[in-house]
Amino acid sequence: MAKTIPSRPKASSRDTVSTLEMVAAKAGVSPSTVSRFLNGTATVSEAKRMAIEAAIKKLNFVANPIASGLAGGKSRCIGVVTQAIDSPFYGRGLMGIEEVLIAADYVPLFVSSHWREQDEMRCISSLEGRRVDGIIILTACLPDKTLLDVAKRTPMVITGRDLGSGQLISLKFDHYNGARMATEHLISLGHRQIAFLKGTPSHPDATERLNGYRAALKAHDIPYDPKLTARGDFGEASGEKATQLLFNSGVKFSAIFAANDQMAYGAYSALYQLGLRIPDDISVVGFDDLPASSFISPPLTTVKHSIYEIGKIAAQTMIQLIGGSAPSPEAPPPELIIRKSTQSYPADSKQ
Amino acid sequence: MAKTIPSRPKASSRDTVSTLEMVAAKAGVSPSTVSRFLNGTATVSEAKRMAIEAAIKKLNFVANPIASGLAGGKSRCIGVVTQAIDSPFYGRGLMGIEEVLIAADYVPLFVSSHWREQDEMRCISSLEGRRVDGIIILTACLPDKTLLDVAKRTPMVITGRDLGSGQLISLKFDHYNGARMATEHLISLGHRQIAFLKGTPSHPDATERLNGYRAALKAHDIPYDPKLTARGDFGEASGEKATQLLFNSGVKFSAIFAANDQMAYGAYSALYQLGLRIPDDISVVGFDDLPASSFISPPLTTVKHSIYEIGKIAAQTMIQLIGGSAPSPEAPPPELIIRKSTQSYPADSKQ
DNA sequence: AGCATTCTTGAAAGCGCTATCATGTTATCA
DNA sequence: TGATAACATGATAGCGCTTTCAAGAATGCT
Repeated sequence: MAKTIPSRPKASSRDTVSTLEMVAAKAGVSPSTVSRFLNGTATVSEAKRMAIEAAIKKLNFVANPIASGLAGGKSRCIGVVTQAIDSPFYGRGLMGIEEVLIAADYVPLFVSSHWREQDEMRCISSLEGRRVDGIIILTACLPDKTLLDVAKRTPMVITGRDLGSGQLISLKFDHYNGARMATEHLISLGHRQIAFLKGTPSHPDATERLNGYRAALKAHDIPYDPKLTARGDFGEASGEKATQLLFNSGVKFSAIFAANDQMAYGAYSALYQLGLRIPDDISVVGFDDLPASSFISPPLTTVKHSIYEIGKIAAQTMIQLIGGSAPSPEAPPPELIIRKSTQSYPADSKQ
Repeated sequence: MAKTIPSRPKASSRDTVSTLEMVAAKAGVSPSTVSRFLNGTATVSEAKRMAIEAAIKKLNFVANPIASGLAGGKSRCIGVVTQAIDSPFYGRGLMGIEEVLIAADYVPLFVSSHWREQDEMRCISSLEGRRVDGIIILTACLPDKTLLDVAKRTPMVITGRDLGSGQLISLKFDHYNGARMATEHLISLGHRQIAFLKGTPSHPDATERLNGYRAALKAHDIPYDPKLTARGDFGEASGEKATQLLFNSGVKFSAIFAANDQMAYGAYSALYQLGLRIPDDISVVGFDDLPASSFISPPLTTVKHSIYEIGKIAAQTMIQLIGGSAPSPEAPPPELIIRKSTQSYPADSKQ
């Protein structure tokens, strides 16, 4: 088949796709009329409408959104930047966004920026270059000022930040209180030595979860001990390594609070290798409530903050924003899901 | 020249975004020259090149791919249809695709079609409407004929199918042999009663995995017993339910082979509730090797077929295809990863 | 009936870019 | 040195659509 590229078959290879002009010709009306009919911009006489409909059907015509976008200045397309396209957690958020957007006849454009400021900026530029009607960022890592700057030109909805003005709407989820609830759950079970597996330090969610942990400790007069914390990067492997490190360091603890479920899985693995049982020897709490978390053994106690819901809300907010209103959405509050990975301490004590 | 140019205030809200024309004006050259410089279509004198570069930097110019696409007939944009944007498995594939595409200065457009033929067709139409340069489908569910039809117009790379002609390249991964290897592993450990957790029946991957399971059985003269199989839908919950069903039905078995890791997690959960230990009482094998699989307890024995690699290969293939060559890529073979969830049977027998 | 309104409709000008064609300029060869 | 080939560049014509602008047709009013 293809071996050499012919000089310029260019767009003519596209001959299967029909254009608005062809429809107009076949229907015996002007392109303007077809356009108006398509967009409902003006009323079209019954006769012409039928002729146009017939022509569209016969030619199997589908309007080219690219061209509409160029001409009309809007593309019915929303840029969505996520940090990792393969994250099971954010994946659910994308799902929610997609659902709402599609239903409203918008198309999401997903790009991922890998927690890197530079990549995030590149993604935004590329999205703006494509003239998206708006940008949704699932947990931005760019500084506030930059974000506000971009929002001057393009409507934006961002999550995980407390910041808003004009075309920039933020949807903050409450990592702080989620982490606090998780820690308090452990404390109420009698645990005093609670290890914390931290997430990527540069990542705002990570900081807030750490703050929530510290706040709970403080509220119960338990001193915060940095030796009880270990750094991870939100991946499974880092949770495993952090847990091992903690053990090797010799500090004592009866429970582990991991800054996300994936790291909790890593802790499970490390504990398993160490011959320790969950929750008999060590209690474990995660954060996020990934789908797998209720199926591992023992089922993981964790903090659920429905990223799926948040995705839906973000998308709805964007649509309203484009529509001209200035909504102030609220993220659903985090919720503690108690399963089987936590137990009172000492084991025989009453809860 | 026109006598009166009707001032169109309209799109002027976009005044922050600069255009090629503005760059040309500032650099004191014609738009054509700027375009040529941008695309490397022709050599540009050193002096003009510098002037253009300076203007681009000063104006913070980013070319509008939409317009280029319209004008030039190609958009440097590849449509990627996946089945579920939130699948941790396919997510890794998207990651691989994205990586290669970005590096080659293409932009992926992700859409998801939820294992529904109708949605898949809608996605493809929408992608074609946007004039993507090519379409990659991660495991299509549309019939061959339809796919071939689309490929007449737009270059396509699809996975999980054995089909190819002209602009349609398929990248088949070997579910059959993967499933066969997994089953044979169990057989070699002494298991004879091996339950199989099936995936969504309409899903081609599911059928092939079932076939591999049956082939291994047959090769070892073990009769295939439908009572030992239970249907799932590739989700965790379905694996749990299927396992419970199997137990309640009263059939005996010493091992479970789940058609994917997510269902294996479900089996873990059911087994846990039943008070059965893995692998002491029941061996479990999964399929896919999700990141979490090495971290659950016990770590799951599974079949790894690197979807990440496959994503990369698919993207590379697409780039070559657009470049005019007719590659015939090969997917990496599946690999059995033996971890701790399988054990010889009876427990005391030697392996 | 006469004039002002209100539709319906087509012509034409772009959106921002690429690609063809035509025009100077400079290098190359007999 | 004159003629030919080889560049560098600009002008121009669209890609497929939307959107004024203005002209006709149909309607309303006094």
